[in-house]
Amino acid sequence: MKIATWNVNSLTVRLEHVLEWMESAEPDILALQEIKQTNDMFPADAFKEIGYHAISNGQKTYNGVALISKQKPKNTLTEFSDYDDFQRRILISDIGNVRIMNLYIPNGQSVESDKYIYKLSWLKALIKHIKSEQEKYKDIIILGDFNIAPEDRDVYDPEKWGEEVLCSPKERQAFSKMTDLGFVDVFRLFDQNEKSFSWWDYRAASFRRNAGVRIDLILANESLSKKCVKSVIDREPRAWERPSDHTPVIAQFDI
DNA sequence: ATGGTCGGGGACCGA
Repeated sequence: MKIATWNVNSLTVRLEHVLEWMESAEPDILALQEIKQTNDMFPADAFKEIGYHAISNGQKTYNGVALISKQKPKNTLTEFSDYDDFQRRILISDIGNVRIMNLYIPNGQSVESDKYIYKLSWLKALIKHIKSEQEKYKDIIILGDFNIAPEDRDVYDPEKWGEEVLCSPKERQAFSKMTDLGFVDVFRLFDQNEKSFSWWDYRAASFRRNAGVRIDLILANESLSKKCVKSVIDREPRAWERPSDHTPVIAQFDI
């Protein structure tokens, strides 16, 4: 089973990229973030035509997530219980025998910002929700745009980035809570190039200079992670005409 | 400095 995540920065603009990428990559499950469209604008038919089920949790202008899958998603959730959030950032479903949690974690803007407070409270609600999912499901994959660089090696210039947003201790502590719950960042199970990133700023020729960060992640519970046979970042779509600023991340499981 | 959205100019957001 091939599972992928991609922040597309507007599915309205990027639909052709997504369809073209899916044709060659042939994922079983694709989690999208920042679709930036309401559910009535979501192009479910375009995915249906190429043999996929497609569901979305969207809103106007910002945020929005979607799940595209060969198997039909079931028992879908679009909210954490006991956490009011008008921003559409989660889509959780059973696909096959796996609980899939597609996340668009808040960016936070800067550690001095109110948006950072929101990010930390959102992460707290997420940890609580993960625990409740673990009571019901054995195999869980948590994937998406985490807006957290787990380690210094996930940042092109960690000295310069310091403890700014994406790298601050409180964000990394929240990430550690997920690994403490038994989740494994499957990309790191394999030999990878130094400076492997999934996002590059549109500005200052960042992609050409490989000045990026790795914030798009795929986590699996420990027993499931043992069945992960491959995980790569596909840099190719980032080089296409009018790209998203993120590129797809893939994990292959022997299930 | 770049790109997307909404809207019809320029502010907000992204990481």
